[in-house]
Amino acid sequence: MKRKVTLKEIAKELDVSISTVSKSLKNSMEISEDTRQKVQAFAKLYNYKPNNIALSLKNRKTKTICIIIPEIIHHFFATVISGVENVANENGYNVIVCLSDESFDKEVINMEMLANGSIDGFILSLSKETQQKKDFHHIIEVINQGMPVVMFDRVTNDILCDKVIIDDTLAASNATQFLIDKGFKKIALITTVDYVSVGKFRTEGYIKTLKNNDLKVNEEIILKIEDTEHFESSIENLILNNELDAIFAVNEIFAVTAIKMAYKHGIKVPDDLSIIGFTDGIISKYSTPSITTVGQNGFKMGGKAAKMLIERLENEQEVEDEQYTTEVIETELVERESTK
Amino acid sequence: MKRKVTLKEIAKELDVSISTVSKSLKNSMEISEDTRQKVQAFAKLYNYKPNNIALSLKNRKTKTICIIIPEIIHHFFATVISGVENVANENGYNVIVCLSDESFDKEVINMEMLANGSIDGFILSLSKETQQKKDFHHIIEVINQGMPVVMFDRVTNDILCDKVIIDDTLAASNATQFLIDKGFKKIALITTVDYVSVGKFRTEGYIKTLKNNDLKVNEEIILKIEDTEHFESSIENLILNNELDAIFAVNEIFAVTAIKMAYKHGIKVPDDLSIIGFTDGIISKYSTPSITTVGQNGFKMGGKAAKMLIERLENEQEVEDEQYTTEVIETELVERESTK
DNA sequence: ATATGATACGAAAACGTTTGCGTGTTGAAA
DNA sequence: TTTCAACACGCAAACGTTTTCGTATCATAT
Repeated sequence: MKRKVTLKEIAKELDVSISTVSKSLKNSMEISEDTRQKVQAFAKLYNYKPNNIALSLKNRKTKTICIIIPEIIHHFFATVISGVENVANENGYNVIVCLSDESFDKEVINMEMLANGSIDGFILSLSKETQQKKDFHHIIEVINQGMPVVMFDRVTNDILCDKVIIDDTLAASNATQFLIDKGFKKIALITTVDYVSVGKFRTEGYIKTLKNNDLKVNEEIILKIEDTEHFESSIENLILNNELDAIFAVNEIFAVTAIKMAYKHGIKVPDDLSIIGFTDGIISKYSTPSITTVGQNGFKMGGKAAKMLIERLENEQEVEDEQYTTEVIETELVERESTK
Repeated sequence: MKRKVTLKEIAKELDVSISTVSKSLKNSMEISEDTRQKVQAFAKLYNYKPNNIALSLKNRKTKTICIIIPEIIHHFFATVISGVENVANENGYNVIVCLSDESFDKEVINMEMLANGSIDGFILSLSKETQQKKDFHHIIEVINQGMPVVMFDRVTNDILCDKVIIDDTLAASNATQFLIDKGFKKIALITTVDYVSVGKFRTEGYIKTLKNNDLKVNEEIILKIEDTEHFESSIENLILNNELDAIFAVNEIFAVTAIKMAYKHGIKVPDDLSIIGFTDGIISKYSTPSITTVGQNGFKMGGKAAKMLIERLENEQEVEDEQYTTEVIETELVERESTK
């Protein structure tokens, strides 16, 4: 077992100074052709690779970025990571993934743990709890220390930084309009509680679009789900107690559960009831019937976020104009079998 | 914007030496009560946090581990990450996630990039391409440099290291037996090509169990899928051309596709056809009907892998007995609606 | 007055790099 | 023979820590 070889060891072995070795490996003209060759050959033989940590310390850059997400089991977040990884790697950056598990505390701990030199910047999507508490001091602190932060999807106006989002309101609006254009009148909404920003926006888009089309907004068929574990019966009741034409659900799980509940009572999707979801994940694709949904393009979102972060990192020396931008990723309606 | 404060700055400000500051913050008895108080107060005021990179360099430990997985969009791998994160964090470790995208080259690049001091150890599951090429030099090299590696799920006998796996053969055997016990005779298998180790083992388990029960193994109803994109029609044909009692699929996607194809032709699951899958992911849970499957317990697997890695890291000074262990995580049959 | 022993602190090395600058050696020009 | 570039290399600082060891100061005991 041969441990990693260092400059010092090479220097000693070849009986030259450390700086000569370093310069030789960089092919510096300061060093004679002869010595360079010798050093390079030796380095290659012993498979010398510079120690990243030492480089990080010297350069005050780690070439590592951290993405903090609420949960990884979520297909959308997984695709975002994938997008981040992709452009990060293209630019020679590594990615640390941290999970907040929707917990404020874990979010804080993760950030504090890494904000001490371990990484160059953050990409993050707020946990539910953080959104509820509206306590963003940990993020603001990091930004104040001069570390770039890019927020995505679950963002807040209370923080000034680069952001990449979709237009949730518009996307929900489009989805609702899609149903209205099909001729449906009684369109239910299955959404989350309001403190989840995206849930709120999607609800707004739904309501706005109903109004724009002179359809009345019926609170009875707007279901706001709090408990993310036990909501089957609420959806079941929604379907049974109302003669719905269609349902717009703000995520896949709600959509597929609606299908399941309808199926259970012999209501056929899409024949008797059309359903449209949000997030083009694995469920929407493989469900029977497959689900018409709003694709958020997480891969693109992650890529964009990484790009913004890296650009800021590489241009740090330039004037600090402190001009933050918010990038909006377009969504697409993926039409499948659950609507007709 | 206040940049991070260092020991040196505190020392200068308080007109003491760097070492005095360092010792004071560690509450060393070498330093007078007075000075300690002063330094600590100052440090707190300026929110001093030691620089992790400097610590890493000094301690030759980064307290960071890397997990390399073939793809993140896969529910099973996502749960493994989750498990790794969990125990890593409990032990003060960070997790770098790398994606190989099933590519040999990306696997190599990722490992080389991080093996130079950036991390303390690897957890990894082989990419398809690596399994196919059977080229493991990059992994062996890293191990030879003294960096601990723990492999999980997709492992190989060609590498000596700690491993955590499930007993794929046994699990497949149990699943098959489960179907046989229900009284089914004509049980099809939908599996992968053989170079994917887990696919191979699951196939073996299926065949062995049929034989053990004196059922004949019919190659016609063993479908080996190569192209992971277009396999719908193969499954469709399998179902249409054979009067099957049941199907054992080695993953969720195959299972749910089988359900879809059956449904398409009016074959009812589970009434006309029972289906059992592998991996207790989001699809199995939310499919209609929900899918009976073999749970791999990715969370536990990841946790175990992280634990093994960390233990090795923390006990590095001890005798290098080079005794590697392979941990087997038990699987469980999750009975749902797709079998009866 | 001298030796002893705490006490409280600082200097410096070490981790592994990079790089500006100083310097010894050479050969050629004056 | 003297002077000066050019060449080839080494020294040392710097990044931010931790830690060993050395030492100045003072009080106490002899």
